[in-house]
Amino acid sequence: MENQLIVYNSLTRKKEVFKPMVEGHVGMYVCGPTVYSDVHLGNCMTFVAFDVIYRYLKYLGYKVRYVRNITDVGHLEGDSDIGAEDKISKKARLERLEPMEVVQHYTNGFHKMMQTFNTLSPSIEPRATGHIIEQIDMVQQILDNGFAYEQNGSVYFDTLKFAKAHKNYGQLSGRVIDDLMVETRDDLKNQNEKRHPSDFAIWIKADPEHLMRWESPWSIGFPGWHLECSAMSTKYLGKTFDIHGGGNDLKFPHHENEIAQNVGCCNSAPANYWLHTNMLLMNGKKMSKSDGNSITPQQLFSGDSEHITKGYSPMVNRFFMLQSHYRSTLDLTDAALQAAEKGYRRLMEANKVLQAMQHPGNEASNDLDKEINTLIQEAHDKMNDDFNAPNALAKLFELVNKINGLHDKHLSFNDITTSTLDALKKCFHDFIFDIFGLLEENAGSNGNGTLDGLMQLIIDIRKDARDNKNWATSDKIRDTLKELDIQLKDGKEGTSWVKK
RNA sequence: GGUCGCGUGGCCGAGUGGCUAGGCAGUGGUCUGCAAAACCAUGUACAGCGGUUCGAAUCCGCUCGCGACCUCCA
Repeated sequence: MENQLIVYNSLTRKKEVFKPMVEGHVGMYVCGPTVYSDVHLGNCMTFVAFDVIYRYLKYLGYKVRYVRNITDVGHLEGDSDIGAEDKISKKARLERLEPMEVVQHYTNGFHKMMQTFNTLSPSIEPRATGHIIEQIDMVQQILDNGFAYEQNGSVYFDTLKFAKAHKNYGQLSGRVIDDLMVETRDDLKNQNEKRHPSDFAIWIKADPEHLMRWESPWSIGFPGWHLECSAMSTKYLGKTFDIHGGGNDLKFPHHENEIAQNVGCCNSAPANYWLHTNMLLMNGKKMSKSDGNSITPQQLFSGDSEHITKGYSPMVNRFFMLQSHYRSTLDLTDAALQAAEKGYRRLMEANKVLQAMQHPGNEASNDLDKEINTLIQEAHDKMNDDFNAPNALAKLFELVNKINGLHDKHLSFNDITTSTLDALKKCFHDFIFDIFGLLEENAGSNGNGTLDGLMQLIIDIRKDARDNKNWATSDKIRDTLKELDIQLKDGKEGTSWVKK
């Protein structure tokens, strides 16, 4: 396989060779959360997927500017983009808080969860409310270019006019313009300020009781959803940049309208490559904030949910997500999580064994040596093929077999070279920690000297008991520790332990 | 109704024309005081029907089932 990076571009629906605009640099914008409620697991999956993409781009040596926004104004309740309440504003009113208190609370929670999942921070995390001026400028520019009109203090994007001037409105989401012009859903009628049903608000005049409001040339109001991403991506990445990402439920209308705004404002398409993650399912249905079919990460960690039998740690979840491709749906089930938990431990254990290995000398490059090097190469090839983490992971597991074989001595170090062993160590380290972003979370020895000392004492006592064939005592130690979620592992070179 | 996508062995999940994906579970074995852990071995899988082809899970058509989007969502 080739060494170049291939990505699937939602815009063309094809895999394409990735070529950044500026050699060695990548600009990537990913739509972040609207902070009006706790982040749910589906959101986390998307951000983990882009975290792996970000990490892999960096691993390849690109200098990446990763921008992920916080939407803290403009996102409206309900199906309409007029006559409805801003999500943040509503939450603030209901809980008698300042809107910014709501925003701060859920932003903090989001950050904490991203940290728990060990995602890297974006390079810039701009907020919609911090970019009102940029958004007003953009509205003005779109008006000046004739692709928007004002109506009673609100400003609407003129999709019909835009579609006539730019043939590709609807390209990303596969919409046909004529269909968009005909309103099909009964509950969306009577939006009489708009000229066409497909038009959307880019500036919204605030009702008197609306809490979030800013001065503008048209009214005291607030910016429409979609606009913040156009304005902030332009500000930090330029009129055109390399990668734009998000969940595929954002394709329409959000991303389609984002493109329209950027083109309508600056006459250039925002991103060369559009990457969309697929949805996390639970019980075969989309995990969704709005219809309640969702589980929070906290519930998943604690096991406090009717959908699961026990808790699963953040890294088990991350591993679970890595096992499916970012463009595929993933169905969350208890059995699948249990399988992921065991798989994760197997991988991490093998890595520990590997990193402790010393080549005894007597090196040679035999079939095993070639096999290992081929697998290492294949793992990279898989990542180069549209970030195929599950396939790369499969290659790693094939290498786990080799590692265990060497450890178990039915494969011989005499068949591999020291440089191959080193390459294998580097491969595992790079993939597990740098690319997949996994952490060692249940290490037996984790720098806790007291615990290590105590465990060593217990293991010694049990060894004495066993040497004296005092099975009652040795089994009591083993079984009691097991109840405390500490597993003893009797191996050829003595006993080790691991906390589950 | 429109647009798009999916259907892979007990479960999860890659694969897009010929070559064992992988994980988990199961089964047999090695190890063990017995276990656990670990290791080894082990699977007539590709929704159905038709077509193209020397060859189809993979391409085409139809049927059935499921899902997403169609101005709330990652």
